[in-house]
Amino acid sequence: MPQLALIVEDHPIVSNSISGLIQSNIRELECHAVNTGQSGLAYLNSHKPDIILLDINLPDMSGIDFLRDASARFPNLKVLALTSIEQRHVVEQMMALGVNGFILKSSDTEEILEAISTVLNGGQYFSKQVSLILKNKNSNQSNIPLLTRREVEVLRLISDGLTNQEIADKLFISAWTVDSHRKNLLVKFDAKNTASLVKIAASHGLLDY
Amino acid sequence: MPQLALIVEDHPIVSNSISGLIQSNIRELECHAVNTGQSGLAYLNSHKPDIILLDINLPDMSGIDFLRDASARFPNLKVLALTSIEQRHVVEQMMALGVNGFILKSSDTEEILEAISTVLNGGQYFSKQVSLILKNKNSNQSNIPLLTRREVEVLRLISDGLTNQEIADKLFISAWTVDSHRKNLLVKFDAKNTASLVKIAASHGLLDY
DNA sequence: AGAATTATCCCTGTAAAAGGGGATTTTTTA
DNA sequence: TAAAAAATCCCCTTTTACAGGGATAATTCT
Repeated sequence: MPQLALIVEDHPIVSNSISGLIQSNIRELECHAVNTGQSGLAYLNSHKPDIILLDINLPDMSGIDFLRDASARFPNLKVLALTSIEQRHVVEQMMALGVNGFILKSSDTEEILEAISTVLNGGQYFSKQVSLILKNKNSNQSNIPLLTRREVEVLRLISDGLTNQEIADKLFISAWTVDSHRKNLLVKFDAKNTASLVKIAASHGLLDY
Repeated sequence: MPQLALIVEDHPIVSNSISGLIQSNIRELECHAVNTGQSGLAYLNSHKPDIILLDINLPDMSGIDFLRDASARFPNLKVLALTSIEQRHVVEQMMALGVNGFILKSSDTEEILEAISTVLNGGQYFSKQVSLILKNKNSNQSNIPLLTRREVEVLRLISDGLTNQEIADKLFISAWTVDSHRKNLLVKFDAKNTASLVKIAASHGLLDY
């Protein structure tokens, strides 16, 4: 009996290409493509795909949100993540959510087919570039510093351009306190000033935008 | 006699998909795909394609540089630009360099085929979203402000935590000048202070990290 | 319950940025 | 080549951040 693949990807060119690839190379696998996260989640309820090819950059929701939602309902889902940009924190978050494989859109067709087969057979596949990213995490100076809730809160408000006094008013605390948090953030991130603090925080994916 | 299309695109998935599309829908058009700007320029010398499908985000050079170089040597080249992100100033620059059409990678297959045929027959094709961008040039919501080279340079140094004086020393200019650039950056990004400036710049992918 | 961490508040300087003005020269573009 | 844009330099005032201490209350964790 044929297996079923769900492609969640908003670029028709890409999803067409992948389903074409699958149809002409993996006979026993049927394909269904959707172009939004919402319709992907809906499809999960009516059908039960054996594998999901998930684009990380969806128009309506992030791949991370999709995965969180999907794997909450179907814990042993097989997911192969597709990405065009290599951002450490995104890859790490996806890994933490238990994706079974990771390939880049710049991968060649052989690699994509291999990744699909591997994941479908219960294995894991990570493209070289992605493995490199994960390796360099260790050698990469310091990981993300461990912040307290309050520090994250203050950090976000700082990056939104609020002054110590404005943050103080918003959080109903004294400006001295905000200044303390700010200083601790500078130390934890080994940042010279607010500018480098915000840049480093952004590079770690700590800021929403 | 068959016509020839050159696809300059570093994502094999995308170029495969497009050449597949062409082969099964436009019989009289042959395809050749390259994955770097350099090899694309080299191909131009040995062959004479009737149309170029050009990705704007190439690994080795920008689509703008490619186009400048290519159209200097072959003035009446037909070029259909492909882009995944809609950035006003990029679109405008490409327009100024005389591309014959503009489509997004999120376009559906019908639109892509229509665009190819139109351009091949001497017409121009601009996808709806691109037309919208050009119309809405006043309302700049999701558009990145147009920065000068110097401003980008100063912006990056600011985000690395350098002070005006340090930047001045590095660029061999006065700190007053750096301050001017900084003020212009704040205005262009509509940022309250350095912190929000860096955050916004990061959100637009203007910072390397 | 005790220890460790977190959150809070306080002071004094100095350095830097932000806000408000200018102006001139150099480079790019039409 | 003329006009426009970019890059450069200048001054003054006020606000904010940064560096350097220090201390106590409130949580969390073991």
